[in-house]
Amino acid sequence: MPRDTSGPTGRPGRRRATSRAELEHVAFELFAEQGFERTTIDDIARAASIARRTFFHYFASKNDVPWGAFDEQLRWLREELDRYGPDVPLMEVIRRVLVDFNRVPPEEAPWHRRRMELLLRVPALQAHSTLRYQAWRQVIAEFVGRRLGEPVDALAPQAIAYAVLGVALAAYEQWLDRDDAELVALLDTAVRALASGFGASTEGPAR
Amino acid sequence: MPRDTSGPTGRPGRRRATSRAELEHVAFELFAEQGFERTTIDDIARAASIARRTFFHYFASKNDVPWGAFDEQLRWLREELDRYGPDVPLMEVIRRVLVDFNRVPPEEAPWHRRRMELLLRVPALQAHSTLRYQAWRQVIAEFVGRRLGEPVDALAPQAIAYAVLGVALAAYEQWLDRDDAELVALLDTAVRALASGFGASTEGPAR
DNA sequence: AGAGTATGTGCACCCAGTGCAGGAAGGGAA
DNA sequence: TTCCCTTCCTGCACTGGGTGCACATACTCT
Repeated sequence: MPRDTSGPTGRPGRRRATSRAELEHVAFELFAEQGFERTTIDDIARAASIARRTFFHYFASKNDVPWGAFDEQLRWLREELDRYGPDVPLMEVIRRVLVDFNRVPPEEAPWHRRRMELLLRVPALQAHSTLRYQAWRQVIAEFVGRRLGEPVDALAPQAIAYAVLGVALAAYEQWLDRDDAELVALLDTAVRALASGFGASTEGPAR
Repeated sequence: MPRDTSGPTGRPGRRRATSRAELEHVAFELFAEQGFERTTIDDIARAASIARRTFFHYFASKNDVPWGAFDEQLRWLREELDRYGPDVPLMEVIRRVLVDFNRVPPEEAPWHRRRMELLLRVPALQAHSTLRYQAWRQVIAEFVGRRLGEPVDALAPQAIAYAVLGVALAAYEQWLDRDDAELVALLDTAVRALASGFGASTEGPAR
């Protein structure tokens, strides 16, 4: 019983009965009520008044639901990295862009937090995230590769991309653990630490 | 039709019909023949002459098969980290241990390579690996936490653990890509780069 | 011959995900 | 209006991973 997403669309063909965003919304409500794992795709489909099979026209898997419009964000990330000239040091570009990338408007903050809580705390999603992070790392690695004049798949670009992702995740986990913490400040600190080789203070007995 | 793993065991109860190691071996053969995804648990069980249900007494999931005796390796890793006194700089301890950790005897090299090819190239395993890496990171984070006098779950220990894991994975991927490369050399290079904040050369316009 | 214990196995499920065939809803042209 | 084309929705049957449970099977020890 598809709701009428009415009004002429200008395009031929049957109108969509719902949207990714709406499905995501419905699903998040269920996740909040009963948890991610205990929510079946049947539950979501029923709550959204679509057929189970139709769910898979909107999302490739249940694990993809919390990712929203991730692809768009990747485009944004790439453009933002390109905006800096070669006068700004490599790691500083990454730090600035990463911080800007994660500046969310206050009214979206609770929503963003729930999303990240799912992605970083539900085992099935932690696991699946790895596959999404690949694309994210690729964007970083391409940027670093251009900067260093090395192929994207060389050791340095890949290692830096992996390391940046790593410290970013550590910062995110801190943010989820302590609600007093500022996400952008944590990210800034983490990337700075990385760029400094984790500080002279970590470097031995010297004092 | 359990084969007779004969001889008195000294313990009460029915004797095991097989072992994790043997199952792993059988499974690897099938993975090599037809690929990981196209190999069902039924296939493995049949090839090992056990019941499908029994497979799950040996492995929690199909994804766990390629991990072998990972828990033992973690113990080894922890002990090795503890072996160094506070006179050796933090990142140097990590680098040395990581390198030693991945020194595999030549006769086991091809086996190890197949294992890592599975873990790092099969999407389902890439995803699942994240969950295993958590324990690995935890070992590193505990070491760093002790060294820095910070809680394990503070930002610095977690960030360093994430970053080390990251560059190690980058090194591993290089090793899989190019068969001329030495794994330990790649790991050494990667961790050194990390400890130096990825080098002055990456640090800007100076030239 | 039991008693107690560890292990193997069959069965009935649940759930995610896929391939396919067909139906329903819309636009545009004849 | 009618017919065609396109796009989307849906039901069905099926595969495969994973679980809970009851019970059978071997084995040791007394």
